[in-house]
Amino acid sequence: MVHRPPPGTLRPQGRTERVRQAVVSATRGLLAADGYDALTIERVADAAGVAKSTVYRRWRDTAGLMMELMREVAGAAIPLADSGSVDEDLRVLAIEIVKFFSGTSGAMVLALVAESVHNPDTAAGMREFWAERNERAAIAVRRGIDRGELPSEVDPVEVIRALGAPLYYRMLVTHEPLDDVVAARAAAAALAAARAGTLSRSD
Amino acid sequence: MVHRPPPGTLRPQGRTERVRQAVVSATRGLLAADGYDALTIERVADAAGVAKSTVYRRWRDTAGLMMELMREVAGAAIPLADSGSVDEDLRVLAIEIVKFFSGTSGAMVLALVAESVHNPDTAAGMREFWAERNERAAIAVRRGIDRGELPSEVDPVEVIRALGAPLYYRMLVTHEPLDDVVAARAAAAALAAARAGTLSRSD
Amino acid sequence: MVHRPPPGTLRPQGRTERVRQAVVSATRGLLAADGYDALTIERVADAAGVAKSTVYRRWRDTAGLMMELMREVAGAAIPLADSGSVDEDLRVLAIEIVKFFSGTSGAMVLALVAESVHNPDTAAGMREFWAERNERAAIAVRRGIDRGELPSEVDPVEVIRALGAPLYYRMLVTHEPLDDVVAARAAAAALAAARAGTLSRSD
Amino acid sequence: MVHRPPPGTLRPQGRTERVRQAVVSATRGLLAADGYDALTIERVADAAGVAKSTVYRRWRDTAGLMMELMREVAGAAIPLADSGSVDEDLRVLAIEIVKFFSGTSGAMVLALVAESVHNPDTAAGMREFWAERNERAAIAVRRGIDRGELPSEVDPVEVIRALGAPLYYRMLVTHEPLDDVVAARAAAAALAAARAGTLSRSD
DNA sequence: GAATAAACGAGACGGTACGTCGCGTCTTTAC
DNA sequence: GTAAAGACGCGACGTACCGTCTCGTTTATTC
Repeated sequence: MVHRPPPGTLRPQGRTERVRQAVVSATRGLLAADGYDALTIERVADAAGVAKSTVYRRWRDTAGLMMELMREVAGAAIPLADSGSVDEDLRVLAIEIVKFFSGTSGAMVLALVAESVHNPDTAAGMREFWAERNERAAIAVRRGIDRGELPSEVDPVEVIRALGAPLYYRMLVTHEPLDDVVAARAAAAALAAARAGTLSRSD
Repeated sequence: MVHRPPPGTLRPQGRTERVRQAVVSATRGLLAADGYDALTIERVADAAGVAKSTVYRRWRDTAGLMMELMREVAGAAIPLADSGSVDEDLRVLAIEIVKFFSGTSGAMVLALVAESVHNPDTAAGMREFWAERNERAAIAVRRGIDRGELPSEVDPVEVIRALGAPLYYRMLVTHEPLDDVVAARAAAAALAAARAGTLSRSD
Repeated sequence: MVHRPPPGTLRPQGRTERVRQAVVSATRGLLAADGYDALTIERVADAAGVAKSTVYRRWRDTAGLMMELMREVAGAAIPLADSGSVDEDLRVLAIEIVKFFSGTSGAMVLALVAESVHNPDTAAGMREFWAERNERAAIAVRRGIDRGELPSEVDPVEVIRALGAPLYYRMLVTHEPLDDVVAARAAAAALAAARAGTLSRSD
Repeated sequence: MVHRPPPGTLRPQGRTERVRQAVVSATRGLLAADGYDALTIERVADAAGVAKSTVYRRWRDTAGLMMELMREVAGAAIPLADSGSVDEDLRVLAIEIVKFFSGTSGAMVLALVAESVHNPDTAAGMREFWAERNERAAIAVRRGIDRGELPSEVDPVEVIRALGAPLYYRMLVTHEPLDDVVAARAAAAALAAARAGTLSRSD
């Protein structure tokens, strides 16, 4: 009788899955060590102990590898505070985002943003990734609306996007460092705009 | 006898300048036609009718060519309105920025942002480019402060950056189209944040 | 009830045979259409609607496929004239050989000769194939000897080989076209050599 | 002052020529050591201590390398005997040809013949190569005609080709070894055919 | 008619070589 | 004597087949 994985197991355990893990792991390692520019298919294949053709069979290019990696990262979602105050919750959220941008994930996000400029597939993947995250984070804003801390016309996702925009601006345009002060200010500015009625749904 | 440019002319007219113009022009053409990815030194040299080594002698890489091109674009600065109302002036400014992002300049900016992720030189060039522009645009905010439309603690450049951030966010992260409505909203949000005291100098 | 082949049919009719025919047919088709260089196992398998592993299970390489094909071609042997004159019989034979070399079989023979340079298996198969054919054709020479048209010491097979040599020379070395005139000349030269005593058995 | 090659030197002495020699030499070595099948561009480049792209820049494929090698070999032409007897001269010539076919040159010729089946460029090169050689060898036949040893209508080149044909036949079709006896017989057969009038000019 | 052995279909995998492209350096040529 | 032309070393690209290897699914035979 052939061995069967027990039901409930998320991923198959065969050779294919072992290859996938080896490649993703090698991608993560090279990315952290040498940056996106040094991330070539050949090096990934070598580092993963896998044939180049095997990598190409399953991923189009390094951007595809990054998407695979991102899918894994997406599992570890940013935690959502619930302090009873929307101001406090968004401040904490902004700090969490800044924390996420630091370290390996930050480099990954940067590389993916750069890539998505030229690569529609990557762009679509990124859009989806952030849409989901923003939707999740918007829950905190909704709670604030329900508590009467924010006008009811406010578009929750729009607030989250307003919160994230300055962080991206710094990371991508001015390349200034991100810290908790910047994060707090971004949260405060988003809330101010929301209360001034500039982030309403039908605006 | 060697030809000499008449005094008073801004750029020298010799072979060197002719080469520079040919290269920049070829860069612009290839960029518009095939996008940044197709912008290789070899193709630029070919299109400019110039030896590859000549290009290398004066620009390090395609990013360098882009910077050269950007310097030309920088000449045509964004006009600054002076309607007597800071809200109106910033609204117009945001619309001008959106207009600037559309068309060839937008593609160029996108490419440069993507490049600056990996390339410190480009990053520095971009930083300088935008610092200058923002400084110029901040004049409108200063006028508003002087007229008492905004608190005196407001950091004028920070307001301009807050105005630009959502536009970049859309252009780079969500790849949504930019229009006048978005521009107006960005201006309003920045002003709201400024009036709420979240964009102050020593904040 | 399973279909059974009528007794006397040479080949079994099962799945195995269907596969064999599909593969041979695909080989013939690809060979005629795109030449030997384009004859890869993968393409043959695809064209035959058969799994690659199935082809590999039964044939070592494309040369093996060619041999299979040749075995089919070998069934249609070159007809042997019997006019009463060895000169006439060999002239007709040479023309038949030239005819055989034209068309698909010619391409196949060329490819097999080229292959046999590197591949001992193919070389052995070719040797056997031609030995059998030459042996058959030598009958005409023997008849000539019996009739006293040729010296009795003449080696019949050697005459056939002498007849074929110039045809191969043209086909392989000079790539000149083969026609009836060339064929007739080859036959005449072989006969002349035979009568001059240069194609004798113990020579 | 730039170094100049002394006049009369056949080949330039620059980098390009050094590369050429390294590649040809590596080709010869690999061919002799491992045979034509093991002759890949990559291995040649490695063995020559040269970049793969450099090889590709100047030769289309391994067949091109072989042609280059053949051009060098062509310099060392087969010597032409002049004993006063055409029979003897052709016998010696045939033996020389057999000698040429043995050793490295033989493997090279075999590989080129195989290649020329598929590759028109190689075919053309081979044709030219042999045309020149045959033309040279035909001188011996012409001398025989002048001495009255052969009929005046005989086509000298055709005799040479008739002489070579059986040698090729053995080498390519039957893969039998070539020796002096075979060579002598080939020469005798060609002469017999010539005297019988089957190798005449307007035949 | 069920059991079983063989052949098949499907396709991932580790490899090797292909031929191309662009980089940035270094020679050579020509003006 | 300088600058254009372009050969070169280098490294990665993405593709094509190679031949091997499971693994699950027919077929065909045998008991």
